[in-house]
Amino acid sequence: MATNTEPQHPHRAPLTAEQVLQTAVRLADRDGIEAVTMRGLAREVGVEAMSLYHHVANKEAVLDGMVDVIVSEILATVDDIDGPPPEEEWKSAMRAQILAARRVMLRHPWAPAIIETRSNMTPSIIAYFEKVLGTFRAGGFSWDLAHHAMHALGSRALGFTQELFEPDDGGDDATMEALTQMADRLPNLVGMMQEVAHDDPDSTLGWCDDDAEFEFGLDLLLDGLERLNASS
Amino acid sequence: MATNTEPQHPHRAPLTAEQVLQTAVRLADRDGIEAVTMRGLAREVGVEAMSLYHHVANKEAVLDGMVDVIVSEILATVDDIDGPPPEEEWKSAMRAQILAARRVMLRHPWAPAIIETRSNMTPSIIAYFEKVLGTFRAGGFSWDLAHHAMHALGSRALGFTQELFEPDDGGDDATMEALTQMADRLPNLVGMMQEVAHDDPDSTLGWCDDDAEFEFGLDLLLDGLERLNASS
DNA sequence: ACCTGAACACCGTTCAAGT
DNA sequence: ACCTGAACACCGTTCAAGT
Repeated sequence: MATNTEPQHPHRAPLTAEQVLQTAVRLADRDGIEAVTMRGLAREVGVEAMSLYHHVANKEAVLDGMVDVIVSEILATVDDIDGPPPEEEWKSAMRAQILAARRVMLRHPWAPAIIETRSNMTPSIIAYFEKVLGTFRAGGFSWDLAHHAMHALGSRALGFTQELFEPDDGGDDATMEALTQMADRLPNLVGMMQEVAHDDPDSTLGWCDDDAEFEFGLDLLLDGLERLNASS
Repeated sequence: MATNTEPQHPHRAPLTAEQVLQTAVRLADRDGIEAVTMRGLAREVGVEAMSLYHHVANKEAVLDGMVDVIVSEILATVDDIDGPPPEEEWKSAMRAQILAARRVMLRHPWAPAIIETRSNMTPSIIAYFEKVLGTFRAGGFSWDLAHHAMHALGSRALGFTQELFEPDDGGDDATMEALTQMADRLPNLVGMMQEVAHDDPDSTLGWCDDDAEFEFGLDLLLDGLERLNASS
């Protein structure tokens, strides 16, 4: 056979939706979510942009699928936890599950923002919520309290809270200086920053330990839920 | 003077950034945030798209400014509340402030998503946080506890929580049916839906009262913070 | 000082055509 | 069945030019 006229796609296994989504996640992890365009994703997959539409309906479907990949990873991780059975210690079981979910999320920093723009329930998200609900129920929660609990946790159940301000963004010094200049008009903010930063002198504005704050809020909610569950 | 050759912009007061931002908010309220493009906003303002750049740096600055308009509205609303002084009843004062903020947010449904994509602190957001912090301090919170409290509230301080799934989206029946078909694999989700929906028979999936759930989560946090504050 | 039109470099997506 | 190239209707933004 003529060696120079070989087709550009020699007997390559045809693309699957699964491959496209896995590649999209990898691309977002590596280059950020803004790199995930149909054209950019196609290049990464090794195909023309328009070929993607043969495997996914449109870009929304790509984002839905990426969320599904992440939540599936969370589900697999959570299933691997061997802790106390939730029937005996629902609270520590729940805590361990959610912190495991958080560890997955931290590996995919783009995921929270994308999840929050989804309105479609994906199968894996449904499965995850089923599991969380099951843990509450194993702990003796009424349907009603379990329902409230799901709402109260919100995205925290998936291991993240939306930080209103990027903790370690650039411009810390500038922001710090601007705040200090307004100190007389912002006594509480400045007071808090000085006081809390004092405990950790080698930080400027980076005095927020995201993980610790996440656990603080989580425990506040879990403790409150425990109390409501006990008194019902 | 020749009536036919009048300039297209007769002695019109020159555009200001304030007008551009106010118009952007009105446009988002009316047509949704996706209608706020530079071209669309310019049309609404009555000018060519490129003229906007004389008053705002770029689109990011427009979004920053829109957030500032909303938070300023919240600040004004919160300042109008006459409740108990926070020194005596910090919890009900805080509760009233946050629920007032929520009422503003509900009038601008696009705002939460935009706020969550901002990483810049705007002056009005700083001022609002200063006020919330002040309420905690008036209630006797240590700097440390007040700091944790701000993180625990997160975006709830501004009156919203990100709902993971649109409550009253279309396709309720379809989703409901799909869930019922998977009932054996989703005992907890289906059980909860049947139980909770039972209390409010004329709803299908619309059994989540967003406002009530917001208050439930808020009170859970405030009660927990009160307990921590008392025991310190 | 303020506004404009044309243009550029991107998007997501459609469609007719290739193998 | 799968992939492609050209094209369309949008974006945000730059730039030189108008008044």
